[in-house]
Amino acid sequence: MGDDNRPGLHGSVLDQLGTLVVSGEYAPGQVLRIEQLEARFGVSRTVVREAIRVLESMGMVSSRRRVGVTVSVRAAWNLFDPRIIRWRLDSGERESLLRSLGELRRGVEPVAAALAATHATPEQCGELTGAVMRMAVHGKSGDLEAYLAADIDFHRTLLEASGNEMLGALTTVVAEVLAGRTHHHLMPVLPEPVAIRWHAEVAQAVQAGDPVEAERAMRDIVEEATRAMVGD
Amino acid sequence: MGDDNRPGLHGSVLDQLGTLVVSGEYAPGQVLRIEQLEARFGVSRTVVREAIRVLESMGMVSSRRRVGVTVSVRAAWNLFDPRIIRWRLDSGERESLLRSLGELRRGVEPVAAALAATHATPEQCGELTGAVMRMAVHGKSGDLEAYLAADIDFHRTLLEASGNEMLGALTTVVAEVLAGRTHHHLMPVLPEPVAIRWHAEVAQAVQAGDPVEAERAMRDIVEEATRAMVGD
DNA sequence: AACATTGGATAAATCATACTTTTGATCCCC
DNA sequence: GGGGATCAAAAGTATGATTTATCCAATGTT
Repeated sequence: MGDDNRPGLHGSVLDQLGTLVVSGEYAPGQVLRIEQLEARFGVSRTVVREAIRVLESMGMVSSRRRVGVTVSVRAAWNLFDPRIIRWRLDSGERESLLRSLGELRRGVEPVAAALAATHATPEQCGELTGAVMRMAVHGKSGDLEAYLAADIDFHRTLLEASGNEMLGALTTVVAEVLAGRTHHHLMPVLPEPVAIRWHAEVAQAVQAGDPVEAERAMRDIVEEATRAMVGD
Repeated sequence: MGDDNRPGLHGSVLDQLGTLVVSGEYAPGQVLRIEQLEARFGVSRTVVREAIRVLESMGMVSSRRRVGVTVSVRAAWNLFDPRIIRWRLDSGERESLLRSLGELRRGVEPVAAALAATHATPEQCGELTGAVMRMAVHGKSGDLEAYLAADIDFHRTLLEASGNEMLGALTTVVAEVLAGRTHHHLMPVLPEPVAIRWHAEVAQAVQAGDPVEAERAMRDIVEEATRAMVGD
């Protein structure tokens, strides 16, 4: 699966440090000294410094002379950084984060659907209907993984078809939500047939160039998803 | 203004490099060699490498042995990184980015308003109504800067009151949109009285704990804003 | 001729170390 | 007790040495 662990010591140290901070083992306000981190991870100063720099650019720590590296409060973090999202998903707050991301999705995807209705290329329309068909097939056969892949394809294509780069950049977030939902059994064993129908309606409305209908159908999808999670 | 240029060579080099990449002077696919960057900026390897690491963590470049530092295609960038947003706002694509961010806002803020209606604390309700009052005062007097400050306060408070960290993290984005709009004269000289009324309706609905009404009123606000920009 | 193997060159990655600068803390004098 | 000089700690910067991955081409094999 999406393991973008770059080879390289610094990436490994970054990953470990991020996990430690997210988990709270390194709590906000705590100061780390570079020398201590060198020892802890058994790497050179260069490597530690580069990892710290990246962490600093994500707002998770701040480095000051004569003081050391201070872990920042959560309010300062760039919560949209994909690494932070992954670290949080891998930690104890997985469930609450999925809820937050689901609410974000609820706002963003209907708008993306409306925009896609006026911006989608014929190729993208084809991808959308193709994804819906695959969802229908695998939904009936009960192959949840294949269903998930088709679902992700659908939403990725739609976000890209919105013609809005910022919405397109949320593809990874949406994919994480969908994957997290199935992998943590927050979904029925057999997908709701009505969900598939709504996806088909979105695809059709996009193809027909009807923003209002596309937005409505997409809103049905995400609100059903919200209900399903709340009801868990 | 919000100049978080950390003192330090590496931050300065990072800023220059980011600007060069965003502007297209360093185009996707182009390879940079570290030695060459040392010379260009007159700094040591250490500094260049740390800047490159941060840029890499933002997805703007990728560094590979034996080949060098390659500028990545835009699709790989973390478009939600505050630095990238600032660099793009400072570049020629300012206007198109503001449009994209406005569309994002259109999706996110109504959801935030609905959530705020069930999560806002009394203090946050007070801040909201206070911000609306300041908007009314400065809107009538024509003090656009003070009006902007109150407007930003309103939306920041609302996003925080949603109780959703991800939505709260979008405060900077919304603030940039609002500021960019006034500073680039995409707004009428005197704010629409109806806009102020809608803000008041949101504040009232939030205080009353009415998510549906809060969402509707907020939708009025952001859709009016979209219309105003499109009509420019 | 097409393909696999090997070897060398190259540039980043890592390590080690020395030097600089900032800044919190202490001490001293008034 | 307050204010300024001084000290020292820790990050910041610079640089040379060494390691490692990998592209490229030359060579050899089928």
